[in-house]
Amino acid sequence: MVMNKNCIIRLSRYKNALYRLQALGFVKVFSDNLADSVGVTASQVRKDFSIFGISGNKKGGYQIDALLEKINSILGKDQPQKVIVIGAGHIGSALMRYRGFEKEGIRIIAGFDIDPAKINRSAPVPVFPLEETKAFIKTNNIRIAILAVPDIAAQQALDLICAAGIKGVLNFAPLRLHAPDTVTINYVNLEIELENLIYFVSVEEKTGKGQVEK
Amino acid sequence: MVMNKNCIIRLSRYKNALYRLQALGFVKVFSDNLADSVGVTASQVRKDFSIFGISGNKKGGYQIDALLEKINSILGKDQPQKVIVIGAGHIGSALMRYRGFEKEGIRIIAGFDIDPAKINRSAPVPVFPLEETKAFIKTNNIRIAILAVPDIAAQQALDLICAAGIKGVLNFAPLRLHAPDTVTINYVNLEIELENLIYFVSVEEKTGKGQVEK
DNA sequence: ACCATATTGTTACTTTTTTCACAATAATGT
DNA sequence: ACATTATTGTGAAAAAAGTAACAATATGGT
Ligand SMILES: NC(=O)c1ccc[n+]([C@@H]2O[C@H](COP(=O)([O-])OP(=O)(O)OC[C@H]3O[C@@H](n4cnc5c(N)ncnc54)[C@H](O)[C@@H]3O)[C@@H](O)[C@H]2O)c1
Ligand SMILES: NC(=O)c1ccc[n+]([C@@H]2O[C@H](COP(=O)([O-])OP(=O)(O)OC[C@H]3O[C@@H](n4cnc5c(N)ncnc54)[C@H](O)[C@@H]3O)[C@@H](O)[C@H]2O)c1
Repeated sequence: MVMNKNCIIRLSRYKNALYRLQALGFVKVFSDNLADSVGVTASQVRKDFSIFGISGNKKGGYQIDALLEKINSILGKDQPQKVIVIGAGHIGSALMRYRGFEKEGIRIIAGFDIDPAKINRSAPVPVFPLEETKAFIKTNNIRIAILAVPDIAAQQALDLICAAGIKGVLNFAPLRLHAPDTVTINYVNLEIELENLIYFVSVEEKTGKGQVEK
Repeated sequence: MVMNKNCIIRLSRYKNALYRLQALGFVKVFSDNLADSVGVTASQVRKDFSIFGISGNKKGGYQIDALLEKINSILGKDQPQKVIVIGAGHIGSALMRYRGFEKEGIRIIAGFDIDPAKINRSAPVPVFPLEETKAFIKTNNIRIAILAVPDIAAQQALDLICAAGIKGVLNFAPLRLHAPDTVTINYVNLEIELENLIYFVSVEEKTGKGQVEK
């Protein structure tokens, strides 16, 4: 089984597309339908499925229900996942107020901040003082955290939550962090996303027209 | 010259690392220093540079100043870029209040919203009614927009700004959008980022230990 | 019950991306 | 001035990712 990170991302996309198709009343789906809705080739879909041991029916395609169940199980979405946010500033509180994660079985259950003014134990998603982070992670057996603190505080905050048992981190601070390699860090770097856009737009402008290799 | 999207992202990372090194007082840098700070191989650094025609000095490495100038010029950062935000909700306003883009020469100069309650013409980053979007884009010659509206509104909003002349879009709505292929769309999908994390954390948990292929 | 057809699953192939490896060469020390 | 050494720049090799092709086979029509 030769799997790479992109496979997992595509699996998420397949899942989303399948929910949409299901909502439209479809019961089964073929690799090329799915390919179309996700924007990949049908081969890619079948290859991905084969990598994860997902199989359909010759000529019959895939049963959407069963497929979703399998994908969800692969993605570890059998039970809802509890997530915490470190840093209840702009980004942190936008995330805590966002209701869209629930439908994905992702529940942000608390925030933590060093600034006393941000503490609010009775908000829908409560915000606690940073000192309580470790105990909270251990008590509630949290594995996943979102890091939304200023750059300078990021490594220190990461060390703290790793020591407390966090295994996966979504980091918004625009710098590379270091953690034990049992901890997975995903980076969201909006500066770089925008820069990237600027590059492609400027190139297109300079070269007169058309699609740069992406 | 065989260039791909990852090269550009790495170029941004090199740039950030170079600023850090510069701030620490370094004047020149070798491919392996840079590789270390970015987390790639030294070969990769040199190959990337070679692709963009960036050259250093045998045995002497690269002059940080000159290197930054070249990279910035490639990335189209010679002059500051004006960006607008469509949708002044949670994410949209977090972005409008963020001061970190300035140092990258990225200026968010306005927001637009369909909800009259969100309009505020006198805020540091003013928020205007959606109807004014087209005129604003044309008048100010804006190329880049951030899309931070609810999923259902995203395609419609995209159509509007594309018609007005936008060439690059950073989209936060968790769905695939369609635009003329002169328009570049980058996706920030936080649901998928979190799901990805959940996958790697669950796998690691199941298999006892260690590093899944990423 | 059989045939024609559509669609999967997988292997082989192609393309893309990364790494290796080393000749060329500029800097440094003697 | 010359030898030594460190580091670049790049073409070749390897690895990874994606695509195509097709044999196997279930389905539906007759
Ligand atoms: N807001 C954006 O649009 C945006 C865009 C790109 C990147 N980012 C990055 O995201 C991160 C957060 O940005 P933001 O705009 O939300 O910042 P912010 O200043 O609004 O919020 C940061 C919060 O972290 C808290 N904090 C500081 N040190 C802490 C610590 N050690 N432990 C816990 N909490 C701590 C602060 O009290 C504050 O509430 C930053 O690294 C920033 O560079 C933000
Ligand atoms: N907030 C988050 O943490 C988060 C996380 C992941 C994804 N997202 C995605 O980002 C997008 C924005 O999320 P949010 O939390 O900021 O939502 P929000 O509801 O807080 O803000 C959306 C804003 O868009 C405005 N709007 C609606 N239709 C519009 C239109 N046609 N034109 C202009 N403005 C319009 C609304 O008035 C509102 O102010 C959504 O697609 C959401 O799925 C948000």
